[in-house]
Amino acid sequence: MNRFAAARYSLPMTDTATSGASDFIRDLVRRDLAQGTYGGRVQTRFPPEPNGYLHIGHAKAIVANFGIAADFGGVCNLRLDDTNPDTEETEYVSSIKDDIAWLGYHPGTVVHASDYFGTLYEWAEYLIREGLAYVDDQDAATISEQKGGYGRPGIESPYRDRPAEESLDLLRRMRAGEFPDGSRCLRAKIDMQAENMWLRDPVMYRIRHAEHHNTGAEWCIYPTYDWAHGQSDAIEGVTHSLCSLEFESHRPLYDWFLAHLPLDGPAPTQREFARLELTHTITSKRRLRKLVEDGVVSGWDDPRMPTLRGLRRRGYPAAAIRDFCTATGNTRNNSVKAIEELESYVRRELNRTAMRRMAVLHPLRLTLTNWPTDEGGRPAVEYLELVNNPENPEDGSRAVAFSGQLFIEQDDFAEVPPPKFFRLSPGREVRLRGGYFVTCTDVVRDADGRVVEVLATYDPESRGGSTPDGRKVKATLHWVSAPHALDIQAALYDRLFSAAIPGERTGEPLDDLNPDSLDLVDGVKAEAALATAEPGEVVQFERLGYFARDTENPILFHRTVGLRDEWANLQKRGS
RNA sequence: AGGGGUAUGGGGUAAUUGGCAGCCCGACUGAUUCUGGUUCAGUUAGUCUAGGUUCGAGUCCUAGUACCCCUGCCA
Repeated sequence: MNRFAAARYSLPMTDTATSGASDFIRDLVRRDLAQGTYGGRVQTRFPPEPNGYLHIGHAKAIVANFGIAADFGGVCNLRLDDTNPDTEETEYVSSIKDDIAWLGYHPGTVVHASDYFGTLYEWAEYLIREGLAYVDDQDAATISEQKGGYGRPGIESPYRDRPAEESLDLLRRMRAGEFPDGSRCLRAKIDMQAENMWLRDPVMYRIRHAEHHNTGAEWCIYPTYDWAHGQSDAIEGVTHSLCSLEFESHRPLYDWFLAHLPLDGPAPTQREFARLELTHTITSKRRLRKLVEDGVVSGWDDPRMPTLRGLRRRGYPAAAIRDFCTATGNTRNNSVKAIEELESYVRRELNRTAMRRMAVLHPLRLTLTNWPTDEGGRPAVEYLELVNNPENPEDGSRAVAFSGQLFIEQDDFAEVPPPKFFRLSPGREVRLRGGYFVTCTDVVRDADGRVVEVLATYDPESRGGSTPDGRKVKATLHWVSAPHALDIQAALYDRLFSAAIPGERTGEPLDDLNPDSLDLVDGVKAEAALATAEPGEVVQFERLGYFARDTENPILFHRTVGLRDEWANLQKRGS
């Protein structure tokens, strides 16, 4: 163990730990454990570059790395892969830490690739002395040209065989800042004829006179990804270095560097697995940034964004994201998951945990013509006891005001009921949830003939939702008492991209932006209990879906996801 | 064109390593239900193609096909 290897601690148990789930990576880890390859240790790392916000795709990598470490009693570090001073910012570092914590994971330690710049530099000099690296005085275009192509050999640099002493001197002067950006670089001396392009003398150091968010002005040469990554893994004591499929061709280089360095222990093992792709979703940082900059969305935490911050604001529970990623598993198949499946995990979690409340999105007045008045001649008010969550009796109940002046959902009334519509219509009796049976007797119209109010009588015997004669109704409607209603705002969301695979037609995902992805509904009528919902809390508006109270604006509720809706499906099929 | 990789119901993912193709999501049917929710029962549908080895092939062999990745001093 070295100074970067974190002490053991207990990670949250994941589903895979208890279910004994398996995948090709876990099989490999199990094998290494059995063979004692790493002395019985397992250590992973999550290595984002701090140049943007984490998104749903990162969640899969987080769940895999932290999950595998947890399954085998190991640790997972957070490593900020900050080898490129041009693109990285401290702002992102804190958001990354915050998002990982929100997802429910705790890094063994938080480290930076830049913490190892010193060691990396010493190792670079070592490779030069070993005759395995050299300073090249050519510019990037020339080097690129000499690289050759697929099926064509490369050309060796004229500086390839210069004496080690000369390269050493040049590297030191590069470090000292004697040369301008791009004028020289350090290259590994491997094989310009290699079929694998990454083995054709890859660049290890480039000159960049730039301020680094972590090391400031200390360095003006920076290691490339390939020169930094495996070495960082080795320094930290990582045993299994998991990354996405596109790094597979880098693996021989990853192994080459480690094989030629004076390491204390066995070299870490790189393995690649498929990224998570979701329908109706993009994860390209460049394009997500454009959405923010163009004002298409309100920010990186807009509830329509696939960022972890966006999903969080939308009301997605971390547990749902974890379960979804776990269920997806780790494979080497490039695939696209249906976003509907993520949503089903969200519903499953929220169904267990969310308090039930009543709110009417598109209010229609319902007046009970036989509702009594109290002793003072004012319309009577009753308080009904409604269950907070039928899935969890321990959540108790609450008192909800009921009166003769109500709001119901416009969709819950039809003057001429279509086939299979069994909500309210003239002459029909329905139940008001937790309240009374009511029968529609008449409607009130405006000048244009539109129904603006529904008149009904209630059955006093049916208080609480059932009658002594045990008669049944086909529908139960949600409602809000008009004099007691809270006015709130609901943000209803549709897919940000209308195409399942954005960009499939034109090649440009942004061409498939859905112009109607946000439907902000004002004048939503809600029961009083909503006033005490916590910022960020997700509740179920009965029959409408799950809604998250905004963390800034107390009257704004974001629809996390709708309920499964067979009636909507029926109508869709009918049309 | 050279190298590397991947193909299992509509989507995703398993298969004790040659032995009954299972699970999740979706869709559909029914039951239960004071949410057209939940829950329960059931139905639907699959091994990329063509050959071969074998008592037996998703798994092994041969030849194809499709898709993904690789010529940054990005990660």
